[in-house]
Parts: sequence; structure tokens; C-alpha cells
Amino acid sequence: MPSRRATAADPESSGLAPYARVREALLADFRRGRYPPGSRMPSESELVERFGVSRMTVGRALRDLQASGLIERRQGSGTFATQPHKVASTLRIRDIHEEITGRGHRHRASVHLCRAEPAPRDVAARLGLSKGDAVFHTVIVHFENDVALQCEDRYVNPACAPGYLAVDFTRMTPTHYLLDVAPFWKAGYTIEAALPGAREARLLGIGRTEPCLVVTRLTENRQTPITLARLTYPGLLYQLEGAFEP
Amino acid sequence: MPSRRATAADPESSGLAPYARVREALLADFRRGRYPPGSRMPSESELVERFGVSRMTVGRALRDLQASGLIERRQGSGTFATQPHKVASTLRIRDIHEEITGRGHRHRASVHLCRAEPAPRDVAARLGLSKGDAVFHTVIVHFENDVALQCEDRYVNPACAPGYLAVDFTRMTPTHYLLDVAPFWKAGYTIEAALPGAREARLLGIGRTEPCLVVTRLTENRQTPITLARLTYPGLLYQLEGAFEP
DNA sequence: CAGTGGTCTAGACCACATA
DNA sequence: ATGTGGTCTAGACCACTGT
Repeated sequence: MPSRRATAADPESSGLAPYARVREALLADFRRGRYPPGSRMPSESELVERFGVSRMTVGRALRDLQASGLIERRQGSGTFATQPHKVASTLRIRDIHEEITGRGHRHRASVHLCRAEPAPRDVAARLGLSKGDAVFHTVIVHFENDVALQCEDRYVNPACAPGYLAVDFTRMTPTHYLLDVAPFWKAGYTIEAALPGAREARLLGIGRTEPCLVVTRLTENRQTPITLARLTYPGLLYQLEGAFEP
Repeated sequence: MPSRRATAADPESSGLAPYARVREALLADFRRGRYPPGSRMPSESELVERFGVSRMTVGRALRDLQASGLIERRQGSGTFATQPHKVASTLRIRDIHEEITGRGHRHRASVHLCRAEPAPRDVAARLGLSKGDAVFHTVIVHFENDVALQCEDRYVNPACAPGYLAVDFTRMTPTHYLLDVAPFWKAGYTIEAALPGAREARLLGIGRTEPCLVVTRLTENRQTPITLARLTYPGLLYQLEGAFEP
């Protein structure tokens, strides 16, 4: 016989769901400086008592805190505050078309290369091909309100997207097309500062000494590499932004 | 009377917990190209039937997928596959000391400025002070195996860390110290490519035309801004890396 | 209204860690 | 042996959405 049910819509002392109340309460303790890095937190059963909720509920609150990197839970020994050095933030890398139109601006793309060619050695290696195997190669410049924002130099594994070269890239970005063709993927990327190559400088309309932000991204579908892209942004026009908060 | 309890350690057809089995099964469907962007996924009750688990369990699996940005759940209408463009990745920005020693290398810091001074206008604004208020200002270069890797130009709100100037920054990084003093915080940052300023070039021992990766980070403690840091890395030596996979 | 997701509880079994 | 986290289930109430 249920003694007392706390329902989801019980706006008890706040509009928050119980698991959120527990999470926020612990978070507040953190901000107050309880739980210094490495210290031990109350056990789940203690929290059950303190907040008058079930163990599943405190479990969920703790799982949320764990997901944001604030605490570490060790089976058999307890829950501990982490060294906050490792806090991770999320950095979104979006399709350039979405990004530009999302700002309410006009996106335009101009295609400067779109062909099959023998794979250079380093490209072949990263795409899991042999040197000289055919790869698709496109070079496209993306404009935001007619200002060149990104030079996209991309190699594609033909086995993954046989129809790639036939796409009209002034109407659909390679990223968008590839997402349709290769429905799911993982990716690794590096971000660095570099000077533009001769062609990149010309296509972007910038000087060869203007620093650029270069994102190199390798996209894979399970085991098979699909595409290797080098995205070059004029440093003066582009910044990546992010934030972390627990 | 419980008919049949599935226990946590039931390695039913795999070593995975039920919620993980459900998650992986749905993930596999995704990779196979079911659930194209925007399409509707099976309802929770359908999944309960299909996998023979309780609703809480499919709920957790779905919450995991939601957290990784794969699906969107709308109360009252259903669960939908998202446009995978928005997949977020985690980018870790770590304490430079940890990062260097983590690679098994030697870290050394040289302090080039460490004093209180009147806040320049833009710094004051971002730290929530008035122009001319006293701020702490340090300029420190961090070396990895005696190669200059980072120039750290930092302003600190004195109210948050009164003892800041007394710290021996050859032995402890400002980041580390501030984490101890101001136990919890959130941060926003931008990443851009830029040319080094005259002082930065000199301190890093690079030319003024060598592109640099510049991370500008504002750290806050609840409402109060704590510190504003400009971290400059020689572009040839430093890359940020990341990966995303669901 | 029926269907969907959002959440809660109580009790349970397990694996692991520590003593 | 005890305590900790990890997880599951069954049934329940709610809010929201769409017909």
C-alpha cells in the first residue's frame, strides 16, 4: 500500500522535479565550496534520507552530475568530487549552411574543383586507400553575405558515395549530401592556426600572411573512412565559441 | 508476485546491461540508416514490447541517446531522429601543467609580469569592474621541454583572489591556484587564429607573422567574473583535438 | 479523448571494495 | 560482513499533443 506518492507535478518548494531538486541542491553545495576536489560525497542512502526521495531518484541526480564531469562514482567505494581541471565542454561543429542561415544570413557556395583524381599518399593513407587509387576531390568556397568565410578542400572515398561528383554543390553542401548517403558516422578533428596555402589565399581573397583557423576533419563510417576535409577560415572573420558549466 | 526478474548481471546474449542493449540496438538501427533525420522512432511502449524490458529501462536508453544529440523527445508527440548536423563533441581544455606532464614532458614557467594595475576599459568591462579599478595582471610563458608553448596573459579580479600576486607561479599555474581559491566556476571561451602581439612574439620566440591559436577564456563564479585569460599558442606547435561519436 | 513522453516509488539482486 | 554504487521491474500519476 503506497504510503505517500510524490508525483511528477508536485511543485514542492520549487517548480523542479525531485531529481532536479537533488541535483541543484548538490550543485549549490559545490558552489559553496563543500566537496573540494577528491573529497567524498554523501552516499546514496544518505541522500535518500536527506531529500526524502527514492534511491532511483538520487541515482539519476548523481548520474547527471557525473555526466557533466563534476563527480566520479566508484562502485563499492563511493562518490567523489573530481578535479575540475578535466571539465569538458561541448564544441559544436555545424554544417556551414546551417550555421550561416542560422544567423539569418545568406549562404552561397562556389565550386572550384570537382573531379576524380589519383589519391596523394597522405590522403590515401588516411582514407584507407592505396596511393594512386581514385578519390573524389572538391574545392568549394562558402560565402556569408558574399564574404568568403570558408574554403572547403575535401577528399571523398568513392566507395562510400559513388554519386558524389554528380551533386550540385551550389545547392547542397557536401556535408549535407554525405550525411544522407552515409547515414551515420564518427569523426575526429584537429583545430590549428596556419597560414593559407596559395590557392586558399586566392580563393578566400586574403593575403598569404593572414592567419587562418584550420579544421581538419576525418569522418568515418564504422570501420571505413569516408571523407577527409580541410576547412580553412580567415582568422579575422571566424571564431569558435564554447562554454562549460556544470 | 514477481514473475521473472532480470538482474543486473544477466549477461543475456551479451555482457551489456539491458538499458545498454536497448541503446546499442537502436544505435545499430541508426547506423543501418533506419530513422533518417526527422523521422519518428518507435514509442516507448513499442520498445518495451520489442525488448522485453520495463519502461524505465527504455527511458534510460532513450535519455542516453538524447544526451548524445541523436534523438529529440517531445512530450505528447513522440521521439524523433535529429538532424545529425548538430552533433556536439567534447573539447577538453586542461590545465597546461597537467597537459604537459600528462605527455610525460617537463613543464617550466617563466613569469614576466605579476602586479596590480588599473584595469583597461575592455578588461574592466568583462570583469564587471570600472575602468581604472585595480586588477591583478600576470604574463607567464609555459615551456614544454624548454620550448615555449603558451603565453598566458591573465587579468584577475582582486576581490575573488586577494592572495593571487603572492603565489609563486613557477611552482603552480594560475589556473590551478584559482581553482583552489574559487572552488567552482563556469567559463566561456573563443578560439581564433591571430598574429601574435609584439610582446607575445618576443616571449614565445617566434616571428610576428607566425600564426597563433588564441584561446580567450572568461571564468566566472556564479555572477562574479573571476579572471580573463588570453592564451596564445604558436600555430606550428599546437593543435586542439577532438572527436565525436555517439 | 487516447497516446506519448516525464517522472516517481518500493523493493530487489548484483558486483565490487574495504576491512 | 558490511556498505557502496549499478541496475531492474511493476505500477502509477502527470503534462502535453493531436484528433
